[in-house]
Amino acid sequence: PTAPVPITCSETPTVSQLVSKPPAAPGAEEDGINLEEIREFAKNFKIRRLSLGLTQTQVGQALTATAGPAYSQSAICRFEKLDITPKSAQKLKPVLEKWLSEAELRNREGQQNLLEFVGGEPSKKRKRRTSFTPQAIEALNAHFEKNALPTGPEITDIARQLNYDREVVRVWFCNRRQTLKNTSKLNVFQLP
Amino acid sequence: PTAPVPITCSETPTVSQLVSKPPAAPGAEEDGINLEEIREFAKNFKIRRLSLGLTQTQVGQALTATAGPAYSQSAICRFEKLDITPKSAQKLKPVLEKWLSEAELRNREGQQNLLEFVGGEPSKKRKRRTSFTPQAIEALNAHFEKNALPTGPEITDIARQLNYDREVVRVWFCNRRQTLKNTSKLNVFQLP
DNA sequence: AGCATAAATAATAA
DNA sequence: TTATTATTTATGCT
Repeated sequence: PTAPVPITCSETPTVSQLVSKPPAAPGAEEDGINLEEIREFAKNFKIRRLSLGLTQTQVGQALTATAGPAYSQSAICRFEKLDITPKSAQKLKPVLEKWLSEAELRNREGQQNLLEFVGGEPSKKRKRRTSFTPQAIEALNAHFEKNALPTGPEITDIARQLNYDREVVRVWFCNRRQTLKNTSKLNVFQLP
Repeated sequence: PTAPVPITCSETPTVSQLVSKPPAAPGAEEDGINLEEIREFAKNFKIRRLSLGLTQTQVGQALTATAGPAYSQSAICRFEKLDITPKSAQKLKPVLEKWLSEAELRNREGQQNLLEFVGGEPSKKRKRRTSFTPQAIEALNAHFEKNALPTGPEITDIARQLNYDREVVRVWFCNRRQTLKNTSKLNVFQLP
């Protein structure tokens, strides 16, 4: 057995560095690790993750919950970009593979199932990009549910209650109706 | 003439009806448009776009360059989320379909081919993460405390003072506001 | 080893 | 649509 042949003086090269090397041999191996295979998997992993509509953060948290060690968002990010050593990649690959397959299975059984598996809050509403406070939005939505088409005086009243400009509130109702109208028929599969 | 409806955004009053309407049937049609088909396509479009590694912005710009009218990032976003009217969706669908197929074809011929087709700069690298000096951060925070929402000229001025790129300073303020929002449960600065 | 946060991308108020 | 916010990704760092 000869020496492991360090490529650089002090740093272990990452997978992406090794793969992108000019020779780029399809069957390139490093320490008996099939780099091409890992590269392929990483690429696929990302697409499959996105197909499920999952973020790196979600994957990391879910893995931390199920598998033993902790996985940060950074760790998932680095794997996808192959910004890790072959050894680390080799270790992480089966873990991700297994988890993702399971996630896909759950997804086929229903989206609610996937969310449960991932462990996110079931109905965590996306926070609105807004100059409105969360409290204000809650109030606005409550008003909207009661009446999507408030009259002029009603709008004035709501605006005063919430301490917002009347025009701002009026536009909010316009946008709210617009969104509802456009999405109510078409969009059924949207995650909350 | 009753029911004044003083507040309109040039919208038909069918909104309130839509609110109470039950979910669309699988074969639902609106104005002769197959809604289910559009829904399916939109979902697929997103996955296919991501598989090609393209952003909404890239698609919009590329479409603007090839097809006639202009397509903004927002437009693509709205299509994917189906936050548009059935009529608009029906109009946009074939355009996207055609373009995406072409893009996929180019991609199979080689990634360089795709990038060329998309028309973006061949190798737009991510900007290197900026490190602010402690002095700069102190100064930025001082500015932020006085005014969390500097105007364009103000940003330019601050950037010049501190000798940083204007864009970098602009983004710093964005992120700073973000952090503050996340940190303080109470929304401190409510924007008018 | 991962946190903090800069940069990039997606969503949305106007 | 546009300009900006909300969210996600990527990376400098100790």
